[in-house]
Amino acid sequence: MSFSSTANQLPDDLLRLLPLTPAVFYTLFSLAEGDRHGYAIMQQARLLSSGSFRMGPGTLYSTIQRLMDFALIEETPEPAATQDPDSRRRYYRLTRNGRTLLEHDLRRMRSAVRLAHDLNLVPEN
Amino acid sequence: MSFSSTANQLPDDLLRLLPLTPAVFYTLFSLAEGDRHGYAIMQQARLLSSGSFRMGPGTLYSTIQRLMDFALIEETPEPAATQDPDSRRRYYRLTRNGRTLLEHDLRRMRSAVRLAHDLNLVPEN
DNA sequence: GCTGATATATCCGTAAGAGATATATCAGCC
DNA sequence: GGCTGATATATCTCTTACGGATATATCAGC
Repeated sequence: MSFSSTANQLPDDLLRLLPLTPAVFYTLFSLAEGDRHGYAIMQQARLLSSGSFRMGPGTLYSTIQRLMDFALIEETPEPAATQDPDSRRRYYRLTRNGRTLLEHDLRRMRSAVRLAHDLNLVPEN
Repeated sequence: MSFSSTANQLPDDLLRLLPLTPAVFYTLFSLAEGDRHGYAIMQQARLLSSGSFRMGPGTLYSTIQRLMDFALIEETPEPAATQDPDSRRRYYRLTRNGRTLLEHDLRRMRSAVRLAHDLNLVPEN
């Protein structure tokens, strides 16, 4: 069993983003499932967090811009599979570094959850 | 098997803190293991995050003050078990609400990690 | 007494977040 | 066609949280 990235090296300025803020984490996480446009990222982030994280347009588009500046995401043409194209939509996808950074943070979270479990802080299921 | 808090209700102003920022999360998490003083929280946060989160004094003490204002932590007398007492130290402990809020966020993180695993985003171990 | 780690505290510049507003497009309905 | 409401992006500003520097003092070891 092999995985896409193993102990991948990231430049220091990207590692300094760890731990990811909720806005950055859920934006990258949403795009890990597939390419999306901004508004869909906002909706998916809410879904992925079971409603606990609600991103407004201010946070959404400023976060997208910041992630673009760091080359963690990039704009991509409208997917061909799109049924009902909407001319307004701008689609984004994870870059290699974006995926690697997300994986870093997920390992950090998994480690925390496991420690918490040992401390009996969260129910079994 | 029973747990300390099950689906505990928290006031809206506390639920609005979710998802917790890294500084708040690791501060509460450090105190979930036992009562600590400020400087020890800082060190423990670094340990618990495997070094990825380094909290400076500015963030540390402003976070402590904020958590006190929300009554998520409270000051507590020096533990009797302390071997080498240091007059400067100020100890803190989790309140009931602090623990409940931390559990909320841990469930959110666990849910994210599980989804990520299904997407093959993190290695098995 | 000197040094360096420990410990708390405060200040201030910066970055991120949150909400409001604006504008336009699209779908459904009457 | 015209109305409505959800969709979609964009920008602006206020506020908050973060981060680093500085300050002061205590403690342990040499």
